[in-house]
Amino acid sequence: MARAGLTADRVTLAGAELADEVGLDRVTMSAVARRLGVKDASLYVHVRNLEDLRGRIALLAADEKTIRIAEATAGRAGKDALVAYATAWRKYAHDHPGRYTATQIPIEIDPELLARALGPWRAVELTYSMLRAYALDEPDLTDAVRLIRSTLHGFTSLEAAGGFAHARPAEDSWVRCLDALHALLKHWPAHDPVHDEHDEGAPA
Amino acid sequence: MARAGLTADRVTLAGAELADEVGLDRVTMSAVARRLGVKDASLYVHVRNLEDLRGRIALLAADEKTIRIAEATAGRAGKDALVAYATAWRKYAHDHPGRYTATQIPIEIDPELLARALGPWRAVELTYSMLRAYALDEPDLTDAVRLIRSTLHGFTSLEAAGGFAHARPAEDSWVRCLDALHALLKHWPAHDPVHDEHDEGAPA
DNA sequence: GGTGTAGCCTAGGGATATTAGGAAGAAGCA
DNA sequence: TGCTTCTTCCTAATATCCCTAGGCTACACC
Repeated sequence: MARAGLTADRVTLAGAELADEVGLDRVTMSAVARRLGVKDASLYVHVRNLEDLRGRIALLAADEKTIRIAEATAGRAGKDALVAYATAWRKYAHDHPGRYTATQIPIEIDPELLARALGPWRAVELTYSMLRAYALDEPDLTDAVRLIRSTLHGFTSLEAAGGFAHARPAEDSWVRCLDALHALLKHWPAHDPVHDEHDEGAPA
Repeated sequence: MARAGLTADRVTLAGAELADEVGLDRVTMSAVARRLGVKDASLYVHVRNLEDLRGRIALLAADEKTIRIAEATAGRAGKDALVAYATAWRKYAHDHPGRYTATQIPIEIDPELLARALGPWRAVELTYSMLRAYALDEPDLTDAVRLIRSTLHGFTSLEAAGGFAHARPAEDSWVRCLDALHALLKHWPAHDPVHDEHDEGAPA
């Protein structure tokens, strides 16, 4: 009987494809095995269990998304870079809804696996370097990174969940939100004196 | 044999409690039945199936979150209202992680059920009325609502997923992000003709 | 008290996750 | 080529789920 030639990566890829097609929560060991023309039990050689598989899909998605963003922002700066960054992010979520969902869910990922994965770390680094054009100092820079990532993730997530049922096309709001974020980064406010009057720079 | 006195709401509540305790994906019909001291099959009188139960949990969470936000923002305006709104949002996500997760996942909710649920609609309305203090006109108002909701959802979602492993406490970033959002709403940029490095964002 | 409805049960089919152990291909070495 | 060993994949088996069908009984209403 011919071997299927499976590896952990091929199993993960099959699971990711399945996630995009039918939704992450319908990614089962059985379904992945069927897609690979293999019995369920055979998968456990390459993947610890279903949760491990989900974690691997999440890491794969993080890697792919990071690569797409890196390519899109290469050689760009300022608002150009911001728009390219954000558009690549949103496009990845559209192109791979199942994979993207995997990145949202709090998953216990094998620490050893996580250490070898570059995606999550490089994604944050990319955000930092993209924001360097805006001349923010710490800790504002970290806060801005978190704000940007939160907004992009929140927008794509709400959009995917059908949260923008309003008449106005999500695309139009997206463009204007990027305008707004760009303006915000250019004029990042000092510590708000309304709630706290004392000096602004107080890093840890 | 005494009856358990189940209703759809009681089943939903048990599922929601379970979701907060062990995670939404471990909310099974069996587990909910066990918690209620009842056999699995008995639940199907009150709930169509597992997906229906998840949808009901999501609607319950939306309702609860909306109520919390409404209470928190009552009688406040401007930045006070924004902070109260955002803090109530984030606190609900912290207090009820499982319920909150249910609101994120794209769920096919029974349309009839959805029509009777007030949470999702009132939540958006609350955002609109909170933003009225900032004097934005359509379509900027809708875009601002979407930006705010995206950022709040994204921040709490990333925070819950452990996305802020950096040294700086998430709480500190949260406060500064609200400062930033307030500043952004006060100086919402006009439509950006073309990105020019030296243009001053003309406030509306 | 009689009757009907609904809530809860038992029984069971089908699917899934996971483990244990066996057979067969592939790879190294004589 | 023949032997050894490792890995891959399989069969078999268990436990847990989801969900349906049909029966029994508590409770409301007459």
